[in-house]
Amino acid sequence: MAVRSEQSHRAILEATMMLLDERQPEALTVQRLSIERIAKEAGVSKTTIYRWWQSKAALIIDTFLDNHVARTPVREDIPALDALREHLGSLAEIYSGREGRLVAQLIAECQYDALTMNEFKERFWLPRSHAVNSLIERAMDEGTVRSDLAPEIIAELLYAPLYFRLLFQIDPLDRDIASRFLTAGLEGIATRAAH
Amino acid sequence: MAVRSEQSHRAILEATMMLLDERQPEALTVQRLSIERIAKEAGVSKTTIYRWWQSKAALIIDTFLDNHVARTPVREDIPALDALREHLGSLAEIYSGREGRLVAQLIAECQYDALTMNEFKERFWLPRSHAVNSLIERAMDEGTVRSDLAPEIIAELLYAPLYFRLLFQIDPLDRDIASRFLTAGLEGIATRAAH
Amino acid sequence: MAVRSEQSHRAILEATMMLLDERQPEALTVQRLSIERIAKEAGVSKTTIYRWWQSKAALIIDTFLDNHVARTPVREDIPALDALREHLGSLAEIYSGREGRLVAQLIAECQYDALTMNEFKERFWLPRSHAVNSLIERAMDEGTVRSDLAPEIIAELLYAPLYFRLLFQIDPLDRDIASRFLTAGLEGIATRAAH
Amino acid sequence: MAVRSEQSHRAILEATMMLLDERQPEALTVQRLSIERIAKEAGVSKTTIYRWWQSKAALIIDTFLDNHVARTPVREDIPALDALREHLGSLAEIYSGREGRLVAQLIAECQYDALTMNEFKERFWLPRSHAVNSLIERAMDEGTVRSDLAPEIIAELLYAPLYFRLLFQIDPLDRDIASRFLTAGLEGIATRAAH
DNA sequence: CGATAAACGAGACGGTACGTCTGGTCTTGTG
DNA sequence: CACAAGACCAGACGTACCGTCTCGTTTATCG
Repeated sequence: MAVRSEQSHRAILEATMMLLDERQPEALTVQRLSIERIAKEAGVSKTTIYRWWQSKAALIIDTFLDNHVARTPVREDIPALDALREHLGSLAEIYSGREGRLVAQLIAECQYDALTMNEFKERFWLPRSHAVNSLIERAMDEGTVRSDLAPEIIAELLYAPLYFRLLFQIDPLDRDIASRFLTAGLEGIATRAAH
Repeated sequence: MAVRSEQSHRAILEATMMLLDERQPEALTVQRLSIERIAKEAGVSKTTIYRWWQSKAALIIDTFLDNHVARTPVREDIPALDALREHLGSLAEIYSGREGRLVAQLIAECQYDALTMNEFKERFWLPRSHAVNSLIERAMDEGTVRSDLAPEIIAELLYAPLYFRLLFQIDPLDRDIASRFLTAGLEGIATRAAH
Repeated sequence: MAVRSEQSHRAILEATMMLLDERQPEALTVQRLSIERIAKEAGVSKTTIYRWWQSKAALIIDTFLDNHVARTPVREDIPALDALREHLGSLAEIYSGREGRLVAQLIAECQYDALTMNEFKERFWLPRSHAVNSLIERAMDEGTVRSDLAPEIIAELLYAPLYFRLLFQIDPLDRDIASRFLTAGLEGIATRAAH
Repeated sequence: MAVRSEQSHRAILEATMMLLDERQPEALTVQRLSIERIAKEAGVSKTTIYRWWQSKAALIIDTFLDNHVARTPVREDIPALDALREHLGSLAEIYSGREGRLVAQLIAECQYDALTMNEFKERFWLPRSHAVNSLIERAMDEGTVRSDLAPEIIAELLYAPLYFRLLFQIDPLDRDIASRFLTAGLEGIATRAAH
């Protein structure tokens, strides 16, 4: 009996997002964000948070997924290569803002704790990975992508530069650069003569 | 006048490395490593550490560089493409062990603090980046790499998968996979017909 | 409709006594004993406890009276002074064990809350007090105790040393010391010449 | 090096006394008084309190002794019996007010923890006990008190009624009742014929 | 004998406080 | 005057209970 209070649940997720929102004055990083602060902000007791989330990172993954409404869809009505370009472009766009900072900090948290890494991979990376692998397989079927490489390798090769930019913050992320990375990856960077 | 005690300096760096060494029982992550603990281990007062390092991350970067003796050399006596393959391979090898974990955690720290990010990029990334850019330019001169792309873009494209694996820990890093990523990057993943 | 569950009632009293029983390993004091713990131990919900007892102390008084079977009788078949000696002796004996610790802790609880004090006095002290006052009045009638002092004053004078020992735990309580206190109180501690 | 801050020390003692002072609105009992609250009131961190006091009770004993300036002196310039009457009277007077409530609550705390009991006896009861035993021995020398009873027994007999009233709060404490208890104790409550 | 209202177990909830820990600053000698 | 030693304020940690509050689920009369 006694069932979870949906009201508290929502208040917690919203307070968390609010505190992490960099558009706020004095925005917090995931590291500086404390359960204590979330509880106070949400008008909820710490117990309630600890009851439902095992760690701060688990809560933040939930918050992220909860707010990740503007997804990066994988279109099925256009050629796979075009869908890939569209998908990478929208990902770059999304990651260029506060959601990007959040993902970067989530990845950072994963470096400190194996359980967080696990949860992150299962709930965030795997679903996306599956969608992308399917897309690449479709491209192979359509004959636009080499089928002598594992789709996973191809996925990593194409996605890695976006995460590299996200985490190293050397140059900005946008649709254009995502597109250029894709083109370079498709064509290869060797001169023709080198083959 | 009294000048910086070299003895304390070394003791601090060594204590830091020792505490982070995963071969120790109860190895610490960068996050769990505390200044307090380092001070105790080094037989030094906290004041002394705070006097010379602005943040925990700055100290850890120093520690890392201090210990990063077995570097990944960029050979000049062989074709640039071979040197590139060698370099990426040795990087993958090094990053597959505890030094990899440390770099990953340093990158994580950077997500929380702009100053740390700055210091990391200037002291760690830039020197490596310069070496690699030169190498790519040499490859262009040698006619093995396309010269219609910026060297920085190419560098990102080739290095990103290694860091992706380092940070996502999906599959292991080794010389072989590094080599395969390089080959795929060079050849391109599109079918010839797609061009 | 629906009437108090005698089963729950008993389970609560027994769980309480069990948790307070110092013969148990990890015996609890009244202070450390929590309603939560009693509920779990009794297999009862907290609500049920709160429904029937206004405070922890009220429950403990009930528990105490429930278990206080081996009472200290006031005999009527012997001279009042002998009955008094017998009564004080058996009280000392009982208070020297775990029941004494419990009474001491009940008295402690009373120092923090006027309602507890009230309940304690009404249910524990008053009945005993009445019996003792009657006994002292009988002694007066029998001509063995001065009748120029209020019986209440005499009662306090004779009982106080037992409670003093119970609460200060300086020296142990037993029949012998109770008897010596009574004798001293009866005879007075002044030399005859001082009168 | 690094030495205790006398300023913090005083602030803590004063905050504690202030919070326990029943002349304040919303006075606290020892039980309800929290370290957290004291720290806030004193403008001090909890760490500082925990550094110097092992338990709440230890702090409160310190606070009590610190404030117990208006002591109950044992006069030496008058007959021992008069000094005894004076001493018991002033004790009763003091215990009738807020200091009495504090002592009562300290005694209550002792019922829950052996270490507190120890500290209380050593720092509070023993010094007083010594003074009183000397006084009783003086009375014996002066020939006003029987010397066939141990001074400790006599001390308990005379002091117990005051503590009994303090803890049971049946009737008020004052100089007069203290004096009457003393007289009754000296004379004995038995009729002369009973001897 | 079936309706109904209470008592019940379960346990979530907002709170308070616990005692511990670390961060970063400040103070006090020592060499 | 750099240093060790370590006290200090600040505040988060995760836990234990508090007393209140739904929730269904017995259960025992009463209409």
